[in-house]
Amino acid sequence: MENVTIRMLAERLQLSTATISKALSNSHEISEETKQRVLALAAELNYVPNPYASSLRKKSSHTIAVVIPEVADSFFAEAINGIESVAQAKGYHVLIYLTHESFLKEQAILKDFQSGRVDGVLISVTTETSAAPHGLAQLVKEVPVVFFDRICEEVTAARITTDDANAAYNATSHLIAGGCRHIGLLSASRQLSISNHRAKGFQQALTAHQLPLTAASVLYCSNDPVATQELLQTALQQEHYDGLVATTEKLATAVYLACEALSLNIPGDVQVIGFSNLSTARFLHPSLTTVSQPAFDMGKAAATLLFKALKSSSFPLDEQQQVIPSSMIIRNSTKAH
Amino acid sequence: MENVTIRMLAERLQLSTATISKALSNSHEISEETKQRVLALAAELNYVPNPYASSLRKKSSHTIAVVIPEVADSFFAEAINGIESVAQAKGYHVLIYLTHESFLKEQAILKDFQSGRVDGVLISVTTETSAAPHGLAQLVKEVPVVFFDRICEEVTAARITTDDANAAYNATSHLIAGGCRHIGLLSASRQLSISNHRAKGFQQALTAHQLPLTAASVLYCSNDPVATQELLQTALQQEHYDGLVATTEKLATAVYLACEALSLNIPGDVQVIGFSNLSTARFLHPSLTTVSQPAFDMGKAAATLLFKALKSSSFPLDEQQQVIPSSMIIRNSTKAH
DNA sequence: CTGAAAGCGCTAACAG
DNA sequence: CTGTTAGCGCTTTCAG
Repeated sequence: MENVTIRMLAERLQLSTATISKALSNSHEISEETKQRVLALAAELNYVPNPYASSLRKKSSHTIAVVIPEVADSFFAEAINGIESVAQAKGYHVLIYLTHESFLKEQAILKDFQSGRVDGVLISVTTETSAAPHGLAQLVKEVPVVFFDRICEEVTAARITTDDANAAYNATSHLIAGGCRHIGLLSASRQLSISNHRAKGFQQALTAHQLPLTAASVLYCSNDPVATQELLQTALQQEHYDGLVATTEKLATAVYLACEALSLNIPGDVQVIGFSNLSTARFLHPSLTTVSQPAFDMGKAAATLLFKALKSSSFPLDEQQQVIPSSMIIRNSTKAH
Repeated sequence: MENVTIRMLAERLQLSTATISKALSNSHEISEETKQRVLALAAELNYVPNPYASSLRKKSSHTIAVVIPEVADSFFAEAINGIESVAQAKGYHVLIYLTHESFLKEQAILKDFQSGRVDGVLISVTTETSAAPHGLAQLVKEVPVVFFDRICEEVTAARITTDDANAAYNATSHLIAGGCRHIGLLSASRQLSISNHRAKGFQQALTAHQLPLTAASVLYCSNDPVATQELLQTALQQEHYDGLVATTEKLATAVYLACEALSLNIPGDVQVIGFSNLSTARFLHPSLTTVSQPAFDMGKAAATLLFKALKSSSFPLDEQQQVIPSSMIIRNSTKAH
């Protein structure tokens, strides 16, 4: 059995393909009666429209792309959930692209989007993505783009973020309130704006409390877990931190591992607070105090913005900025209350 | 600046579109010189081919679909990683569809695939998917499908699974070796083959060790966390289980929550083993003994199989079955060694 | 209310 | 080695 096309329906019903097409899209120029006949036959023959023919003609694909560094991370997984919930409601399809923190991969992926493959893009950039990413600036001119979480400040585009600087300030202050005097910040990137905001909040908290900022205050960790582990363990031994702010989920668990290896007690020897959406945070040993980002809502907000732009081309997508607050959940890896 | 098409290149170079097309696909019938000229101009004008025109013509989209119940689950997240790694290597695009355990959504999604939107499908069915899913049987005839993890036994198609019955047998035996005599199995579905296999392995372990199988031995939990929590807590109070096998990741953490609420000690009061790929399992309190599935490898294997079928239509995809073993990682939520 | 015709951008015979 | 032609399946003027 061959694939049913609009033409087959037309022949069977002795109508033109134009009429069928209009009937299927419920056009007002078609009589109720013909619509019924068309719909009935379409159902009977199990007609499924060819999306590529339609996309080619209409120059729109009903498809959006989500570009993220990683799926096995509760923030991104939840964000996808948020995105997907609105995409599914609108009948859109979702292409997922993983960059694995590689700027080159990101570039290649973005370049492809100039083809019209997708109607819009939601992206959270890699830790390597530099300040002046030519590809991104270009892309934004050609297709609606919304950045979420990991934005690119140099590019003018819609942004959904959390209150990173604030959150880091509060996290750090929380450690200080718990008695920490030698705190380290674990950062995942030197260039990511989000990382820099967190570092800034961290620094401000230190100075606000008359604590010194040294060369050892900020630790830049790579994307490689083994290297990170080494870095962490040597730093932990040399510096004798009494508090640590982990700015990513992976780094938070890396700290647990390092402390286990060095027989350091949390929170006795080191207090730990992590930016994380781990559902298991409360069951960890000790339970992890977290800055938890509204991942689902951020995804949802980003997608909602994108669909607004897709609906009306006059919507000033570029100017949209939303900051969705994160919340600190105090548990047993820190001492203050 | 309009989108660059093959025809523009043709006009600029005084060649036919056919020649351009062939040159771009590096056809042997085109001279090196023309190829160079074409490639040069294409690069200069930043030509990006329109995928939908190509798909329409070639009747293949270089796109595959992944249909899963959920992303915020480490098994599925890792599986996506595995799938994506091979898709990216082959230059394929990956559409993700979430069913949220709804059979109706699954049906709607699968129906769309009859349109030729994707060249192949990787699927892990919902807990609701019944034994005789008309849509699936139909789909398998029209487009290459590989089931992974949650397969549908009634449908003849390629399958990637783990050794579920065995794993459950071993998990249960492990609890028995640790002194458990009243063990409960937490199941997520009555119809899922994977659930039934796990239940079977569980039962066999019980009878092999002369332990009775009662009505309370298997607990069917819904997809709703609140309801599950209630069910669990009342069962835990009424039955006084001394051991629990959680057959999904969500159920494993649900047990931790329930025990916390009831002030039950793990493993003192109840020993717990969970089917889970949680990277934080070792940091939980107590650390969780797991049956850990080769999620990444299963995704990779499934994708690899699919691409073999896409490459050669004579490849007998239907007959492919792979069972990738899981491993039990003994930690402190159980007593045996 | 329905139909004829053109064409989206690309590819694949088939000629030359 | 290059070009001509036809057409993938659908949508959209524009006529009637």
